[in-house]
Amino acid sequence: MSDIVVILPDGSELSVPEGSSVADAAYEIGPGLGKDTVAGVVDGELVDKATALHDGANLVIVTDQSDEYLDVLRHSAAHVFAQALQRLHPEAKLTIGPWTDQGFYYDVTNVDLDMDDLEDIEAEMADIVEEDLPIERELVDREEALAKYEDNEFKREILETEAAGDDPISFYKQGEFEDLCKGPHVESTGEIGAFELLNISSAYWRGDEENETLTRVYGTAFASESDLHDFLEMQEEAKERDHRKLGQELELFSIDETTGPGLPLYHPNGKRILDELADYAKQLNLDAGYDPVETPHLFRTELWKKSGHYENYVDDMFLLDVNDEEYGLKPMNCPGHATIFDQQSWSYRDLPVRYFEDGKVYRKEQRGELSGLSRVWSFTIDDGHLFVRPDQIEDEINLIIDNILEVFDTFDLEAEVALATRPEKSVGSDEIWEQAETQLKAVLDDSGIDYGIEAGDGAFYGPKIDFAFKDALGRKWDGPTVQLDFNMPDRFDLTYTGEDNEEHQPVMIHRALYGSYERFFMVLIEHFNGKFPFWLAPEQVRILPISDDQLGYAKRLQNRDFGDFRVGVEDRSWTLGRKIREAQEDRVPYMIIVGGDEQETQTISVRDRKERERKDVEIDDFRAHLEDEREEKRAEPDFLDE
RNA sequence: GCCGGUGUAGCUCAGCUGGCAGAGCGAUUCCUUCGUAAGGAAUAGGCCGAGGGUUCAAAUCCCUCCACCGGCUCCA
Repeated sequence: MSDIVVILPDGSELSVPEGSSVADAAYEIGPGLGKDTVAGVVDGELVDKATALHDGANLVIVTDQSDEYLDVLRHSAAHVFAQALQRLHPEAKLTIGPWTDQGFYYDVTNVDLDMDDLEDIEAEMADIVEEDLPIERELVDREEALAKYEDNEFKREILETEAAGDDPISFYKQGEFEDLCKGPHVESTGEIGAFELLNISSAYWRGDEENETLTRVYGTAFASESDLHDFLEMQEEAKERDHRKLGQELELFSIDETTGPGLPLYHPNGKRILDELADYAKQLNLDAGYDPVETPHLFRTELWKKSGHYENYVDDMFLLDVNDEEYGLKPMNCPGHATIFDQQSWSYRDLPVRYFEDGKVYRKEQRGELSGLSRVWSFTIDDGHLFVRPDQIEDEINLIIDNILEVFDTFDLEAEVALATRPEKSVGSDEIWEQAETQLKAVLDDSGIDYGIEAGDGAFYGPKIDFAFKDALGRKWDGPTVQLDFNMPDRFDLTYTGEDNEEHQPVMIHRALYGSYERFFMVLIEHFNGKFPFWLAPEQVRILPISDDQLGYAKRLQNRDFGDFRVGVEDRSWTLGRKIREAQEDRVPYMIIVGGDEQETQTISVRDRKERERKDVEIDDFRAHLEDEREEKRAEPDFLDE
């Protein structure tokens, strides 16, 4: 038998006999490693350690020290769930049970489950873990496998699709339980240190709504109780920060049943923050050479037919009949901006032309999708459209990326970047797509940003760069995008006159810094847990007089000394402790406390929401600090730092 | 849009095996004028999500719709 070569993570090559498995290769490296091997990653895919290697494979050995170990463990936890379920509900049919980022799920059917059932199943799972059953892989031939699943059309379908072919079928066995599965798994059920079933939900077989509805049980598992505990605490923290909860508590926004679903109402506190965000974006845009424009919420559907939105998205548009003519609320701002561009003739010297507008758009999203501010029917895009010559694309994209990264920096958010390439359904020639993707890639490569490729995820009219926000809890949210568009200039027949005195077509770039205000606001609320930086805080300072005797002094401070800030005075006849508690719960960055002593010396006591305090502060000193803190958009109140 | 769950006071929730609509917080009024995370008392507040049905009687049981929550699918 001849040898094959596999490539290890450090780039070194390992020669092993043909037909060697992941485990064989591990033993080749060292007997200790061989013994510890749980699974392997071959060419990026997590596989069972019994998987045969091919020549030239990239191999990573997975042990219980590897990051991938958790995936393996959770996969096994899914089997333990299935085993427990079958013990308690033998009639239940199993379908698929993979691991996920957060844990695992198992889709089952022919059984009714509620949360109480989950407790019983958890108890049974605990027994199975306690029994410490060895998990063994076994290979059976196709007929035998089909025979096992006479009553389970789902498993049979898997045998006929994913597991089709001549190879023997792999099953995993633990005690009396066995499951069609390609692995990998841990050695025994006892390795699952901690687990919890989280939720019951539903899903379609293979994610297709034409198919059967299955019951999906979500759970998670960890190697240790303390890891599980940390995970559950994080879940709890995320729940506490939920923007829908905070939005109500901090009086930021509401969504009223009467006024309509997905149509948020911004209260004064929320609007103050949105205004600050808009001012900041406007400044960035003006500095970057954008010209503000404004377009109405409503257009004749003529425009949407011209732009192509009508044929593609008419079902998701809000249409109205006006004097027997059809109008539509705008789902995008670009056709309006393209029309503005088209009102005059342009020279190549005029380009790039950059328009921006905080444009409110309306999209009739599926009802089941609406959720707080993250999916809504009406939202505002900080929308910029650039009309550029092909030779200007790279420079312009570079400038846009700079702006976007500045936004991430300002809000203390981490960025995750991806290049989305040509989808199956698309317009434009091969050459222009090729060229555009190359240009975007070149910009990203030059910028030194880490980015991934989302193949086929581009818009039908052009490739795009997607930015995701990573918040303080490490969660990712869709953020701004930069999109190239070859379609719109064509449909609107946009032109400029070139140096050669011929007409040329500009390329359009769509971009946003925030994405939508709604989505961005949601991310910020949860990212900051409602503790907005001073410059954003709806109420920046609250003055707490010790007794009503200091109300006059408090009002003077509010109106005269700090008139330039958003300052409230607490005038309810509460104890000081109560006043502090309320200000703290409202997450006001600074409190100014004034009693008889302060009034006498014309000073103030300053307390911040981080529970720090200083007495005998000069009014002018504090005001000067606040001006700096606001100007520099600092994340945390820092007057009391030193 | 699909599956499952939930709608009771401004908020959080109890009442749900049919028989007078409840608590805490908040609000209002009065007392208290207070020095670092809840001072005391009293009062007001409800078409029990909407509509229909069963019943002597419905917040409670049944049906339809609406909204929200958790997922799925979708997201220009």
